[in-house]
Amino acid sequence: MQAGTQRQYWLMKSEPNEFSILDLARKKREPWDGVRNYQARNMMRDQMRIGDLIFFYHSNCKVPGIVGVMEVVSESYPDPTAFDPNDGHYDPKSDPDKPRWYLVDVAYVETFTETIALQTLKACPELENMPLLRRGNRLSVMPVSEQEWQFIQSLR
DNA sequence: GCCAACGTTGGC
DNA sequence: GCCAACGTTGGC
Repeated sequence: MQAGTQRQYWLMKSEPNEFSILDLARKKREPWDGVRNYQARNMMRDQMRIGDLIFFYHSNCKVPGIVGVMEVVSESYPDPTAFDPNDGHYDPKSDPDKPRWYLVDVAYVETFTETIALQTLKACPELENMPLLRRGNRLSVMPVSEQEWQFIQSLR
C-alpha cells in the first residue's frame, strides 16, 4: 500500500456458478475479468489500490451474501477477455489501442465459516446506506465504508 | 422461472 | 439529446 494512502474497502459480486470463493481459494490469485459496467469499471480502473480489501459476495444463488475476503494485488490494466472473440465477455468495441474495460487482480484472503446472508445484512440499520441493499441495485463492484466494513466483520 | 429495476442501444 | 426497445441482473 502506498505511504500516506488510507486503505479502502470494497464489495464485489460473483455468481458462484461462474466463479466462487472456493475457486479463488484454490487459485490464490485471479484477474477479476468480465466486468462490463462503466461505474464498476471506473472504480476498478481509477480508485482501487494495491492492499485494498474486498468482500466477496455470492449473487444469484441459494443464499446470496458475503462469503469471505480478498485483496487487491495489482494496479488496474485492460481486461484481456474483451479482446478475445472466443471469450464469453468478448467486446468487439474494445480496441486494444484504446481499451474500454479494465480490471485488477485479486488474491484470496479468507473464507467466513458462515455466509453473512443478504437477509442478515438487510436487517441491520447500520448498513442501510450500502448500495448493495438499495432497491434494484445491480452494481457488481461497490465501495464499502470503513464503518460498514468493521460492522460487517462484527457479524461473523 | 418470474419479473422489477436498471443500463445500453440506436432511430429519429 | 430524447426515449422506446431491448438485454441483463439478481432476489425471490
